[in-house]
Amino acid sequence: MSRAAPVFKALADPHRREILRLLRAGPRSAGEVAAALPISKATLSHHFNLLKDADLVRCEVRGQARIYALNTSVVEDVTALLLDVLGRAPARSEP
Amino acid sequence: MSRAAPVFKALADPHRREILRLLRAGPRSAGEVAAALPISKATLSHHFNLLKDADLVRCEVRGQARIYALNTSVVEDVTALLLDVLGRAPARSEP
DNA sequence: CGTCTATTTCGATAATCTTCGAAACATGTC
DNA sequence: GACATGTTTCGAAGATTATCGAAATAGACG
Repeated sequence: MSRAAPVFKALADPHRREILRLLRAGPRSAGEVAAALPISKATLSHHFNLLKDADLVRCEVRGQARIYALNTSVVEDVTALLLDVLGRAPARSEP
Repeated sequence: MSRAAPVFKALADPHRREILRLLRAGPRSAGEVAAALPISKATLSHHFNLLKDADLVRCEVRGQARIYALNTSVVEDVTALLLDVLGRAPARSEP
């Protein structure tokens, strides 16, 4: 199971949540995502790094572009993390 | 539906997640929670405020103590927020 | 009322986070 | 190789956050 801290940290920023919503519609290049958000490419790249660290997105190099995509196995993982915090099963500590 | 920002912000801090895990076992006074965490009562009070703003916990005054409890309707709400970001059906929790 | 206990609020500090422009890096094309 | 395009990394500024001790508030009780 993924570590909780990077995931919750990644979800804490509204721009990063917007990026994830965009990627739901399908993979996008960094430039395409940048065009849809009111932030610089440098800032966007920083957000992508955090999302990658949390394993929420995957990156694939294609030509001179980088294509980002939602990590498909992520929903079940994050739901499990959520249940670890809010659910009724016995508590487990996080790393 | 609850606003997403305060909820995700509240979940971003490990101490706050630990507080929520503690409250899963049942309501606790602020002092009881403070005794279980390595932070000052002032800091804990600050965390409780954020958790209340996010509607993740409820507070009830009993005598001179304040009893905090998990907001029971919270799991479904937060799961909905998560789906708004990640967009797929969740794994069902145990009844 | 005075005091004790439980908790919050205040004020300040340190750490973390977001953000940007500029420079560096990578990759494709001529 | 030279150049253009897409993206990342660097370095720094500004905002937000976590944290604490001290002071303030709230309720119980003699």
